[in-house]
Amino acid sequence: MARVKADMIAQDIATKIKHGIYAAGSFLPSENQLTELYGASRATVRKALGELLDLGLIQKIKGKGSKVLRLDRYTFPLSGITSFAELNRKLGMNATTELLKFKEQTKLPMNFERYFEEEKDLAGYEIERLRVIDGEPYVLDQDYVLSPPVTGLTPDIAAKSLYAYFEQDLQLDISYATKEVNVIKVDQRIHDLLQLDQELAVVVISRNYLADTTEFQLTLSYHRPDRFRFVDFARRQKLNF
Amino acid sequence: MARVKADMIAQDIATKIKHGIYAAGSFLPSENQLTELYGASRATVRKALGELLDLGLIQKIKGKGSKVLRLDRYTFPLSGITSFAELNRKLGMNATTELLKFKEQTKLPMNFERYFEEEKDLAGYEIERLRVIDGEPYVLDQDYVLSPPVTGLTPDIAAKSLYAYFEQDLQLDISYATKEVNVIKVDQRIHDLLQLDQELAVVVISRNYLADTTEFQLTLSYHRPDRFRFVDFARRQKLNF
DNA sequence: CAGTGGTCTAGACCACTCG
DNA sequence: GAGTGGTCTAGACCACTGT
Repeated sequence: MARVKADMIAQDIATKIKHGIYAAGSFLPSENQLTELYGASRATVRKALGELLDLGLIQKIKGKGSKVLRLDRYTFPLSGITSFAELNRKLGMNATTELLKFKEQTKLPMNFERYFEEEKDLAGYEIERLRVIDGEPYVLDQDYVLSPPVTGLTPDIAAKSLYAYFEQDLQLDISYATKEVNVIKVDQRIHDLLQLDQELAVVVISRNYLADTTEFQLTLSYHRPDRFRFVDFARRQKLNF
Repeated sequence: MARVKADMIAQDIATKIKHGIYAAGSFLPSENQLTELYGASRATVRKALGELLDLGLIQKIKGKGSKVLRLDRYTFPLSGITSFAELNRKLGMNATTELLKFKEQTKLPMNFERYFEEEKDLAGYEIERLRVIDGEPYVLDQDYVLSPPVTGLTPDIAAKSLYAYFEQDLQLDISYATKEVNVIKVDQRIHDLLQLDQELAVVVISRNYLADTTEFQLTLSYHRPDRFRFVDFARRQKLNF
């Protein structure tokens, strides 16, 4: 997973934080000490610490050191680009996926048009899946997987994990995404599928891109409002745009 | 604003992207060219490009170059730690603020307890403000500003911009925040203030920290569902935690 | 004062892209 | 093969923190 030195250092420190070897509120060894510990240059150590900084695991304080931040499950971000299968495994949920639709298309289906106006004539796979946890519906995912670059998708793959197929089988380099969270009134079908007791649902609209800036997936995720939770860690921007 | 070389380079490139001098879809000058252009080392140039990468302004492609990403207002993130006054200025909104409450307290008010259990006995300022745009209520902000570290707050300051006071007058170094987005049923008072037509509202719960890891502000922001919009840019995590 | 993180430089080698 | 970004090193000076 972590093939470069800086990533391995970051991974090692992250694991030690997770296991309490570096306790919340305490300070990591100094950069010079880490330099010796890992046999790396200071720049490499600093790159590793930068990753932990971005994740919100540590805070660097000039003249003092790198302090380990407290993180309960209330503060650790669930954002970023994570697949449902990954979340399920990480959080140890008892989740299942119900494949409601799988269809090859030559252009964007109607329900996507409202949110993805510019990309009408793209071929792809239309997939709809209901995520169920402990017998209760949580999320309705509508995906439009663009082809190219994705080929060879089957209902079986869609029922398991798209991301595992993309990354491990197709060797696609999933890189970044833009997400937008809205609250909308849904139609009767989604209302029933999610067993809502009112007409509002949270919808997360995502555009997903590969490292070469190719768009490969559009997603609409409808969440039950009472179960929706989005956690984020943010640092104050210094850049004016 | 940008006092170090890398930040100045990042700022300069960001401005050129904004003004279309570096067009979306095109490539920036190579790192070696930027090195000459700005009279900086390659490491410094790379640090600047890293900031633009984090912001989602560019994507780096090995062997090719740094590609300028397209960004409409639909893709540019409004997240991060930004004050309402800053947003108002940036987006050119016709916004006003109505100060509903300003009170010094010795412990956490009731309405905060539900979300901030661990921090009961903290002295601070209880502030409530209604954000109005074009005569329509948008957001109800409930703030609890901790004292220490914040002192000397007045209703007048609270009606304008807390952040300007924190950073410019008190010279506080605002650094990071954890945020959680939920959808909840609100009471009659909030229902009326936001002029809701149903009982659900989006609430954003924030804990805000200084660079020395001191907590200085707790915030509950209640949004009208029909006007709530949260935009985010995310890169795929490589780190397992 | 010694130790810390913040910044910057100069140079090196690698893997990748493209003609 | 030339050019690109990715990684890493060694060394330097600074500003800030503590004693």
